[in-house]
Amino acid sequence: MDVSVKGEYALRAVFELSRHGKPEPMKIAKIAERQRIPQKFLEMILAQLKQGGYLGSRRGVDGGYFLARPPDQITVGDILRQIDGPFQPAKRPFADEPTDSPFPEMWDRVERALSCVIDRTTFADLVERWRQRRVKGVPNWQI
Amino acid sequence: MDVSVKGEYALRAVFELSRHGKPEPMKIAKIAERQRIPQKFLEMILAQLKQGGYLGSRRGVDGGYFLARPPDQITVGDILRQIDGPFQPAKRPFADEPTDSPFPEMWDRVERALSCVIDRTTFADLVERWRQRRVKGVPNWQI
DNA sequence: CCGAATCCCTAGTAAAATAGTAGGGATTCA
DNA sequence: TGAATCCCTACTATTTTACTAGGGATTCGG
Repeated sequence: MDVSVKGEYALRAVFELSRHGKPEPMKIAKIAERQRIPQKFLEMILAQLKQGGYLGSRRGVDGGYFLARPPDQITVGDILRQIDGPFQPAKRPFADEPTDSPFPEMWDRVERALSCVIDRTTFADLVERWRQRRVKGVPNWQI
Repeated sequence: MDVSVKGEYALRAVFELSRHGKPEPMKIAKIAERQRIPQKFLEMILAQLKQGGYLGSRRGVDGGYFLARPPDQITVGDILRQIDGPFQPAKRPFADEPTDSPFPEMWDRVERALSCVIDRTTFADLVERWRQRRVKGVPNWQI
């Protein structure tokens, strides 16, 4: 019940592009540096996100990657599913499971609960919340 | 974002014991057969559940496993955590992540959403729902 | 006390997934 | 033309997963 490192990297890369906001593309090297992601690994991830239609790219001197749609139209769920595959909590129906098992219904509930968060959280939301926090500063309540 | 086969087996084993309901223990072999779980693998799983305090056991001729508490006091989350470990969706805080990342807060939401299902679903619930379905039968709406 | 049935314990292992790395090819543009 | 960038294929070390093997420790009826 966890997200792969690759999935995390993907989220952080898309967040970086969303925060960047401008139309001109951002270089892999820059994304890698700002989010501390191994560059060559990131290349593969971005290629996968492009293939999913979430990013576009341009080669050459002023090349780089950019969002293929506005950040309020890309959700966390989109990216996670593109990178880690569809997450059914358990393969459903399980191979030799009796047909009257009580579990498939529960897995449905789990999936819906999860979906309520990840399919409703867009990168525009994330950037906005992040900006809010920056403004307020993070209060330090220790001593 | 998925449950291991081992986790599924554990859930099915505890469900089998809950359905059984009686105080006398149930043999590994019987659980394995009724839920179609490889017996030697199941042995390890049950040992782990016992070690977590969810099951008890007795050896010898009329030995077997039994629930260590009533089924309305064991949740799906209990079993899953015992077998697959705690599921933080992502390790939090991520090693080299900037401290003002927007993700930890989102992972919290995910975890709470998940918890609402798995930590509120007891094996008594599962058995009850399963009984309901048995009684009503599964209506077949094809043609 | 014997021995059959059961749980208990340690080890090993094949296959897959994970988290990368290496090396160069194809485009773009000044 | 050449420098900068993305693009593509292949390789690999480590870890996790899903088991299997083989025997030891208890229990209990007789």
